[in-house]
Amino acid sequence: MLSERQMMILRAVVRDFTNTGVPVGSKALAKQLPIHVSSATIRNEMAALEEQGLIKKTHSSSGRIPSVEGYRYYVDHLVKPDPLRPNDMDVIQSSLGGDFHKIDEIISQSATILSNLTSYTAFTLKPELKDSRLSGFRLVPLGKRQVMAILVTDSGDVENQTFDVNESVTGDQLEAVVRLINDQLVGLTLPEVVKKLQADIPMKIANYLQSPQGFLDIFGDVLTRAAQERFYVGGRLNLLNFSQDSDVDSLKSLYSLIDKTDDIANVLGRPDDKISVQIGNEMTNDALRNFSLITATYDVNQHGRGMIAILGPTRMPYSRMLGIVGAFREELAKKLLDYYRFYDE
Amino acid sequence: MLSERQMMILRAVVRDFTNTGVPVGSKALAKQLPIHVSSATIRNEMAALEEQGLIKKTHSSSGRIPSVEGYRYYVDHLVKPDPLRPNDMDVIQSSLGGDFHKIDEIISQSATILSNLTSYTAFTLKPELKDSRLSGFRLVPLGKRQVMAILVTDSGDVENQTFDVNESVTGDQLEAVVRLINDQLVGLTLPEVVKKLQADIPMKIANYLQSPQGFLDIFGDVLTRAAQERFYVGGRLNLLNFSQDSDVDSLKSLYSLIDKTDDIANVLGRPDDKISVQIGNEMTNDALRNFSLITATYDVNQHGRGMIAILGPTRMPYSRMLGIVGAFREELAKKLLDYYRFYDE
DNA sequence: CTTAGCACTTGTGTTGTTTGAGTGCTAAAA
DNA sequence: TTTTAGCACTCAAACAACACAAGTGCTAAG
Repeated sequence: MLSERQMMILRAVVRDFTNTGVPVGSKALAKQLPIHVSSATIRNEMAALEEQGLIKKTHSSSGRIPSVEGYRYYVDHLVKPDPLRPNDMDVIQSSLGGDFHKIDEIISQSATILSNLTSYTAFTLKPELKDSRLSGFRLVPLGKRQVMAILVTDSGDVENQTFDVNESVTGDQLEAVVRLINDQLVGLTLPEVVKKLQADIPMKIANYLQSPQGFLDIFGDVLTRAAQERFYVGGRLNLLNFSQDSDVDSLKSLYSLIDKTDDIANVLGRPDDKISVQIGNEMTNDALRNFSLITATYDVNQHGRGMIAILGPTRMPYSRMLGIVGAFREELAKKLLDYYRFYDE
Repeated sequence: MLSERQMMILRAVVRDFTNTGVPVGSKALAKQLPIHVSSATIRNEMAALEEQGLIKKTHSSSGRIPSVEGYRYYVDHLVKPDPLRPNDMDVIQSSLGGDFHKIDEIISQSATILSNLTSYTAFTLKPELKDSRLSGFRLVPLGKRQVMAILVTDSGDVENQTFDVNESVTGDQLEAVVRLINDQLVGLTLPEVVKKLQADIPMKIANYLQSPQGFLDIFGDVLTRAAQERFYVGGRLNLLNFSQDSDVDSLKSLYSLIDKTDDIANVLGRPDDKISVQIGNEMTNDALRNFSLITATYDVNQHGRGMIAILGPTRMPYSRMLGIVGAFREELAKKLLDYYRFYDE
């Protein structure tokens, strides 16, 4: 249990350290704190905080920095999100103000805005209706030998891919295949489609095509892409700013992590209602040891909910960042509701 | 003019330095060279080479490293491409051996292979018929409010984009617009299409749509994407290995450069027949000061020609790299010819 | 419980020293 | 005329010695 004064000191340590990056000592605190006590008193309190594992020293006679547990306590009990700077609100309004023709444009643009505001790396995930279902499949012939496969889900996701076909395949055959897919698979959830695709569909297709494998590859490919959550990433390069002592290896694994949809989905976790903060090695992934992640959901009513997140150094100004993320989720939800209102009608 | 012996020394300096990264001194050379002379003689020759600006010292009593001019001389007169290691050839064969359904898959895969072989960053550009023309435009309705725009060129490039439309737009109207586009614009080169799109088309479209701007945006967008050369990049992260002293800023500008199609097109230059090497500040771009670029074209007969390139540190083993690039361009051309033969019938 | 005072620890920065690799130059040898 | 041995000189790198500043823990008095 912490005393009022200890909380005050812990808060000051975190704030100072996240601002300056320098371990903070007792004298500096004594000068800065609203209460009037000597540095020796602060030292005693700091020893108590260290006892509890909330702060630590970098070497035996250094000032203190917050431990992961210290950040955790700070985030859970002491921090208050900063109100947005007026300028930041302007940036959001104007960047989100334009005309968009796709949900994805708004979401991807959001990642950029968020990374600009924070100068960290940002992730956005579009609102998602759980268990989206296959609502249509097309094969559009484009020329003598090109065909585009298009897959649409009932949540409005579209995946497509062009591929080349041998001329021995006729338009009639393709049409039959499309009819087959639409008859048999439309209305199923994507995992169900995947299952059926491995089970009885290949045999049925074999009635129309001599070598169905090529087609199944394409369809399967488009399908898995559609089934996958798609994250947008903004400000990738900002990670370079925090690669202390230029540890190339950890940077590389960090970037590989970010570019693998599955991994990043894993790290971001399942959306729950609040804004949540993961600090340093609270995340199991080793590449993220010196980073913190702030995730938040946004809610667009019947259109589902999405996520936004920022990834920055553990030593980040949490109050400001929480303010930004909090405000942005609201603005994004508003914008999306506007968008749906316009196009749904 | 260089004597035989001076050439031998220059070659050895470049080879040694590209292998070890350490300035090479007279003693080491004396031991290593096939001819039998003392280190003092080497010193005299090196002084002559330095006089001509081909090698230089890092400080007044250091060994020598090649200057840009030295690399240039080496590349132009002294280097002989290494034959491919057997293992490397295996890698190429097996990575390129699979079944592909799109040209783009082969080209993009090639960038990955090339970066793996070299452990540098690789670029590939697909074979290009000059002045490709618009060969078709489609609008495919996908659901209640989604439409996909597809643009096809006669060189087989396909660009597409999904967008949302207000329900006030009817299918008939869309069809009329598509017919208009196809009547008026098919057969023109893409720059011509762009020009017409700014001139008389908007007025004509206004006959069918009340607010043509949204549509024009989409079409223009798809069009510029199609008109643009598209580079594939492999091994982006390898650039991190050569960012000496972790100069974050130059790294950032390097990565921004790589991700801008126009800029990288600019750097790679126009294809000509041979394999060409650009060294350090021979490239005007400042971010590339410590890099060298090897570019090569590959030729697939009537299907045009494309480019491959690798970007690595100025201090790269040129002979090996030239060997790899040379061999790979041939293998890629072969693979593409196979591909065309199969699908062209 | 608070504080002044003090001894102690440690990172940082400066300065000087040594070592080794390498150079240019000179004068003798080939 | 070219090559070579020898020598004085230069410089980066590694290391040691040192002072300094910032900070700590502890003790004893207020």
